[in-house]
Amino acid sequence: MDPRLDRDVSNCSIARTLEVVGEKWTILILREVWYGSSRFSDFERVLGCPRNLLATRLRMLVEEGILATETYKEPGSRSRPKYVITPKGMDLVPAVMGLLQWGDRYRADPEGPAVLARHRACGAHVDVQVRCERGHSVQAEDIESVPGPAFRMKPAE
Amino acid sequence: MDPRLDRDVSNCSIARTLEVVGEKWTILILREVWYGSSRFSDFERVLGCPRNLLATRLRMLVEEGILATETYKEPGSRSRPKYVITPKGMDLVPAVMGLLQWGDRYRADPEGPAVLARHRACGAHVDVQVRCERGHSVQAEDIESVPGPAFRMKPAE
DNA sequence: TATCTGAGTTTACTTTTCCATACTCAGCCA
DNA sequence: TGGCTGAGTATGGAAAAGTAAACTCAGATA
Repeated sequence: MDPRLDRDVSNCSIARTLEVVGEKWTILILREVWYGSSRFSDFERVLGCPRNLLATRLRMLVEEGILATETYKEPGSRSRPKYVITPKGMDLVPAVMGLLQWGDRYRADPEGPAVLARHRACGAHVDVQVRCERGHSVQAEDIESVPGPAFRMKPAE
Repeated sequence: MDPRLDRDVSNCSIARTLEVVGEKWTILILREVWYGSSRFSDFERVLGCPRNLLATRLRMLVEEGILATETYKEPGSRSRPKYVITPKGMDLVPAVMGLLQWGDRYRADPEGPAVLARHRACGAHVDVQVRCERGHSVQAEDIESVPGPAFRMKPAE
């Protein structure tokens, strides 16, 4: 990964993920889904996000298969849509927990974080860790990035 | 975490992290730092990012303590600044690896990812995992989010 | 002394995104 | 029939991002 190399960066998995969840509000919408929100009005109230953006982001998340719509019916009201997370959306949890963890460490209030993540089965605190296939815990500086099967050079100009 | 509760969301660690790294280009700049870039011209060439935004983002990352400037000197040239990652920046690795992993799974080219992460010591593939303090591997659906010490309700209007 | 280079800054313009607010629409209910 | 409610859509102005090019600045080189 020599920086002087003209790597083609168009198939980077980080950039491609950010195309889906890199817009303002998108990750915060997912946060609210994990915390239990499912209705348009829930998201609007707790996030304070403009309604048109909220509608656009929700539609995009559904198109991408990260959320799915179901219907709910309050007694005395007609059926309305709600948003639930899919397995594909669940797979974003490690990334978002990584953001949460960094914020807890460097930007939390003096008294601590606003939300704690616990293992439902044992109640212990949960965090994200980098590990290798052999089970070793890996420090960030011990990660080596090497070209993969889809590695490409920039086409000549 | 009842969605009907009017949680005060202003001290969320996810939102606070996104204030720092949630802008376009910022995470991609960090990606390039991990891959070995350190100079203004490296970032500009590989990212294709506008120079004025690149300067703004680099300045912000240095102010936040995620990058630091050092000087380098090529023989026959004067000393110039370069950007290196700090321990605070290294702590963003789990979050960014989470994004990488999701992109590898759902948005990679058919032949696979463009970059592979290996454990320098043993060469095995590296990934991010959610685990609890007791060492259990935790599935996303087994995470329970509970109010922490800085949990607050929205001030009454 | 003049020129070149890398690392920016500045400026000017276009495009996109964001935000706030108003409006619509469908069904329930009085 | 008319009002109410949740879930949107429409719109117009403000802010941010993108593009392109010129300008600066310090030291190295010719």
